[in-house]
Amino acid sequence: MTPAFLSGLNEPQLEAVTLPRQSSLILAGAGSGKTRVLTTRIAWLIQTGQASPLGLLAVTFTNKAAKEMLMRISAMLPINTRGMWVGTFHGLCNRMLRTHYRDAGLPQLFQILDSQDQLALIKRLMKQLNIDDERYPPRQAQWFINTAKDEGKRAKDVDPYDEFSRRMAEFYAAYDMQCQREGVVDFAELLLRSYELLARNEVLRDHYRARFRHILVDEFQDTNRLQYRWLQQLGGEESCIFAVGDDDQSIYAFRGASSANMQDLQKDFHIEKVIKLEQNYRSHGHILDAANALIRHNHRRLGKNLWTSEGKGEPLRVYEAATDLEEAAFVVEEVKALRNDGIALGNMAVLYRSNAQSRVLEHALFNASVPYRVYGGLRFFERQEVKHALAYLRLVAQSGDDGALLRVINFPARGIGARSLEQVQTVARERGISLWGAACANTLSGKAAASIGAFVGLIEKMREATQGLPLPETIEHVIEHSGLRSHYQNEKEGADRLENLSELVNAASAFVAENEVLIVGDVPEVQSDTPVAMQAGAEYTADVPANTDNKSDMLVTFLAHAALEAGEHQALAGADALQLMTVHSAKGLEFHAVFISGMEEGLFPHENSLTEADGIEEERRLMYVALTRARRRLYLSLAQSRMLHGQTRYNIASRFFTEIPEILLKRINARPRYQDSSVRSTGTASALSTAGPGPDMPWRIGQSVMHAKFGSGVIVSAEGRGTEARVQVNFRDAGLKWLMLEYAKLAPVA
DNA sequence: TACCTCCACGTTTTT
DNA sequence: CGTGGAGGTA
Repeated sequence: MTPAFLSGLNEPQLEAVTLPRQSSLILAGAGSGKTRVLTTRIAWLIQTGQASPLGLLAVTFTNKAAKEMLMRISAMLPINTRGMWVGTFHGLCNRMLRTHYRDAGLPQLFQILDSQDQLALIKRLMKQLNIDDERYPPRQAQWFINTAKDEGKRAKDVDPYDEFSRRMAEFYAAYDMQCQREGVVDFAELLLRSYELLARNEVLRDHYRARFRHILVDEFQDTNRLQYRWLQQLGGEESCIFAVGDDDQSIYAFRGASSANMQDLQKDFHIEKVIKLEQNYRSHGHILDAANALIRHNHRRLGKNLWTSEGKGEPLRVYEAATDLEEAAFVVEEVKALRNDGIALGNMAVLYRSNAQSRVLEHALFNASVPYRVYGGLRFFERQEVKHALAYLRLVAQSGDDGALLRVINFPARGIGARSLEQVQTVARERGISLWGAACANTLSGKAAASIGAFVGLIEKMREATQGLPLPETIEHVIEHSGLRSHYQNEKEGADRLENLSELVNAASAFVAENEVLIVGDVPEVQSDTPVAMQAGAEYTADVPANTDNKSDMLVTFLAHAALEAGEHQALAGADALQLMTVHSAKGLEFHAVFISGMEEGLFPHENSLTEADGIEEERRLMYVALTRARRRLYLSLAQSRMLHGQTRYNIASRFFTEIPEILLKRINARPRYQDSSVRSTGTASALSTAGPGPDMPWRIGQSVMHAKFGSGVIVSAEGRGTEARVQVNFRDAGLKWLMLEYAKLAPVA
């Protein structure tokens, strides 16, 4: 009897899903049903009794992907997915560390720092240690520490190859100590700590290895070294790993992802079977042909060619605008036309390489009254007012985290200035305790004693008053009694902030509703720091440490949730809106129509990528991701001139155009560029018109030209007249050059 | 303490 | 061009 959920799978998909007990790598092209294969595999393993729901581990990168997976599993099988180890790397590590906090050397109520919090801590610590933040910028220190952790390195393992890295490594050590003092853990630390826990504790490692006979990994090409090693710890001789990924869609090398892990995986896990999913269910043929042709320019690929059983569809539409404004106007017009043809705005997306490009587009869309939604930017739990409320909650939860205290000790203002704070900090430093501990100590003098004492009293009163209250009411109480509410009521721009604060209460209600069963229900004992208990075969299914009362459980879990899942980028605007986002954030999505804007050298591929090792290849993969987002219609647009960083830049067409067969492209504005009479730039144009070869072919700024020796370029400025006339050309390969028009045999390129 | 002005900076980003 | 941070002044 075949389970219903297997029907409709194609041959390689079915093979992957029903693969007998062994480790395997699934090379899943864009739009090939990757998520479906992964979730159906889980359903199949459970249905056929090869794995119990608690005996498998499925790991993703984003919360969205994890949720999607759980949803699909429950749609296929009548099981309760709660308690299953399905989640993000960070989420699962958090769960593991909460369960084994003592073995991991952490306080039971450790707090998670998001990147903002981490940076704040670094700045604070640098000041305290008198480190020159000019020579050692906090951002670089943050990068240094995170990169080291992502490679599995502690401060002592870092190779101090020069003075700078020596100082950085020193600071790294101090930073880790400070985190330990405060009982806080940054994102990379969740991974590293969890990895070290498994690496050092054989009993624990064996326990998890025996439990997780099946490990499934999504987006495997995005794993970094540490994540890979974490998986190695969890996968024993008896475990099978089922890794799904696409080396052609590896676009996060810049943050440590290494698709070399795909090669290593085959060796380390003795993989014999690599299954390729190449049938694409998303795009029409021309779009796939373009994507395949483009990505063939990359080397060292595992090799894959997408195909579809659907028709070729339309060619790719190419539009070359004179300016970024004109490009935006074009996008607006096409979007309106498509909408009139009945395509929902939400089914169209405008993609760009960098966020800075969105402004012009937003402007044009706003003026044309086309609803749009921009992805990226500030997320819910990162908002100032929300972070303030969370900081109060951390203090109420008895966290020793200095960041929380500093954030709110004088917000809303209650007369605690630098001087008072200084006293607290001195006490904390002298005794090696947290700021909260120091604030509670009765050793302060003068004005500080009173104001600090009042603050401590405030927090303690809130703690008492919320004892036994459900989480949403606790938050409500804290917002009210901390003075946050009245503060924002008096602020002229405070309405939105107040709304976000009530949204926080709502979020807590939803969170409680989702997690109540877990907390109240029959949760097995989780005090698992004793290996003996584990050898006895205890199962760990709980998400949270067993604690004295449910509310404080819930509060701590909620705080972790807030850090790990920063929430939607923007509150769902509900209404149908055009989607604007970077190519990176478009990964995994698909749209009926896609606009890829800014198809220019320097922008896409980005100029900074040219100096990086394999930078161009990563840009090309990014382009590949962009192309494969489109189902039916794809636009590629560029602008000859563009305002960037306050000045006009002239770019030539992206090299990626030359990597897509011309036959797949349809140039929409076929008219030669020099006849285009729209927006023209700069006063030097007059010099050009007299110097040019004739009125029907004037040299002008922004003109693409070809030079016998230097190749292709764009005119960026000009001076002089007649035989004196010179132009400055930005050549793709040769860079900026001044050329005498009389001698340089420049040929215009349409 | 709040506001304002000046200056530096400017890929991609999840957790 | 636009923003965000820092530092100075009322």
